[in-house]
Amino acid sequence: MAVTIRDVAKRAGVSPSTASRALNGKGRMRPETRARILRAARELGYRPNVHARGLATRVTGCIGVVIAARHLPVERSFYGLVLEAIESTLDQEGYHVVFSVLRDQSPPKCAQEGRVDGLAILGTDIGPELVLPLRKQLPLVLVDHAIPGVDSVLPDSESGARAAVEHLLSHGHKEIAFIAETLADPSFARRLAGYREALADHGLPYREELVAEGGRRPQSWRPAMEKLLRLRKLPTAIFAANDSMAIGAMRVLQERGIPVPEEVAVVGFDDGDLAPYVTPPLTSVFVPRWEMGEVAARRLLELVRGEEPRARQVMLATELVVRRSCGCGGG
Amino acid sequence: MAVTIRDVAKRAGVSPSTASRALNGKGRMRPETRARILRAARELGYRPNVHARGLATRVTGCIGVVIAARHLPVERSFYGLVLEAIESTLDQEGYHVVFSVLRDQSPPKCAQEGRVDGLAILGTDIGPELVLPLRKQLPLVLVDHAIPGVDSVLPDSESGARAAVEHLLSHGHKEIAFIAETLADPSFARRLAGYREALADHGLPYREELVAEGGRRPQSWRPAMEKLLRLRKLPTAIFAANDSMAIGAMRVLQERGIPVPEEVAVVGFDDGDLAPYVTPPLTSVFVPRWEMGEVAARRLLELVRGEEPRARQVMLATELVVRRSCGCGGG
DNA sequence: CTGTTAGCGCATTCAA
DNA sequence: TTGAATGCGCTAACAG
Repeated sequence: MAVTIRDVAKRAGVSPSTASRALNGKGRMRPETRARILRAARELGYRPNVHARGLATRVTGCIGVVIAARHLPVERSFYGLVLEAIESTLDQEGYHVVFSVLRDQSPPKCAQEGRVDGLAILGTDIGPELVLPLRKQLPLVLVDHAIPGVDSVLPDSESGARAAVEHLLSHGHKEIAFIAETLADPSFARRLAGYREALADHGLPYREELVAEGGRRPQSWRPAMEKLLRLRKLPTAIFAANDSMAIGAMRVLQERGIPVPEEVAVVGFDDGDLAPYVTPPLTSVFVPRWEMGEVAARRLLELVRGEEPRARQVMLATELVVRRSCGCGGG
Repeated sequence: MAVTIRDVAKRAGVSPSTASRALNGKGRMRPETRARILRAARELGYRPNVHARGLATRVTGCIGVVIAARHLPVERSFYGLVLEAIESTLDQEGYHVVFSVLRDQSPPKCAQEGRVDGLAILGTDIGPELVLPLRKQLPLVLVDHAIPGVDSVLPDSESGARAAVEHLLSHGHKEIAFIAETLADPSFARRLAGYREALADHGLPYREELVAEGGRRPQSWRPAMEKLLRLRKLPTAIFAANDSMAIGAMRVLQERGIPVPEEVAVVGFDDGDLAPYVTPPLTSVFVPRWEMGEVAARRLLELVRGEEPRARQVMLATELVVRRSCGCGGG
């Protein structure tokens, strides 16, 4: 049997309730009594029982992190780093992470069972019909997704996309394609919006035929690129909604002997781990994934602690990282 | 206030304990009583309180998954897929995953606080001095690591390495280098052992100068490759302890204009996601990472349920996947 | 087959 | 400043 608060109390010569107060730093008490109790706890290696405490306080000390199955495998996912950042931030505050994959559109079990005090939801595959009822149950923060009235943290995709396209425009490109896995994903849709804005700002028309989706299959860049390759005239630049599409596009181009960036420039989005290592190194829009996780975790802690109930949407700055795939000389 | 078992019992016209038995399927009871109770629970939307149950049964329904900080980021880690497999397997059995990063050599907090019924420890950075005491506290399974007397599941690295080297030998290679991030990692050391065995089996000497470590830094392939490139005569083949080293080696060779596989053949280990997509496609030893996670999770469930207390070491078969980097024509 | 009773370990009233 | 009493919701041992 593990050491309980009664053992600590007995050893310190006080009652369990006094021990409880000392251990939790609540109420006033004589410093020496407190010290005696803390010492006893230390000597005994006392660890409060999570369940007993949870039962009494209705607090779990856990935050659920939910990711949709579509974003798996974690190791290739945009959200891997976000997960780590959340874990790291919560760990420092004594909270734990319950990691859970959403395989269908039913609410995560960890929330249903009351195992967590709050929820971070990664990605856009979880709609309002699921989120809104959940939000009434417990604090909740969306990461990389926005639903009105719900706390969220996401990157400034539009500005990032605009910066990318403007960079290509400044290279003199006039025919810039946009490719994405799917435009049904709001995150990618925002990148498309930025692309359109940049074109419009420069008086260029938006041309449907230069926009291609690949679908959610693996290697989804192939169908997208096929559409572009069927054009009478290849665009001189491709802006991809994420790095994986960009790298796939480069692969297809190189397979056909089309040199990148000489014939076709390529710019990606996310600035993931691979970007510096592909050939040529990929120019990409940096997304502060770690920071997204950190901000989400901190917000969740605030909510769990009952502060500031008004929903807040945090948008983090992105930044174009110039390498060589856009035609610049850099690293 | 949430609906409790008393509400269910009242509605079904029975006592709470009867309701408890019905809900948990314990003991015999009249089928219609059970049905009535289950219906009442459903109608009320009853959710058992985890803490109350945990307090009464001393079971948490959670398994901790611990990964050493060295293996981060998850998204590039060998263990990302293992994590998912564990989550998936446990989810099916109603268990939850507490994800935790080990940042120093102190025992994971989730275990100390009794938040989990068992522990899966990923990787080799956690030594006996930490594992052995933990194991006395709770069920524990090591993944990709072995400590005598502790349950573990790991890939058959030696056989895999032997198969890889024998394949290269069958191509006629006589000077085969071995590179690894570090030989201090037991997992990589086993791959070196397989390499040596294969050489010995074929009457070839083990040559120190053909074995190079890179260290644990990012891009650790550079120092390793520098050692090899300083040799009077370049080896005709390189066997790398993991894909990341292999891909880095190919990059260095190609930077110097040395064609792969014509001048130097390369074989990797892990058969990770990138292997088919690099140029040339990487021949690599497949490691059943998903299965490792699944087996570990099932074993953990057995242990948690009190079956079979004798420690067991499970070694899963690996398999050489031949592509083009070894000089074969395949995909 | 079912109900009564007791207790899991803790935090929190309320008295003293 | 401290202690005694109470209850969080559930399961298990024991009666009936």
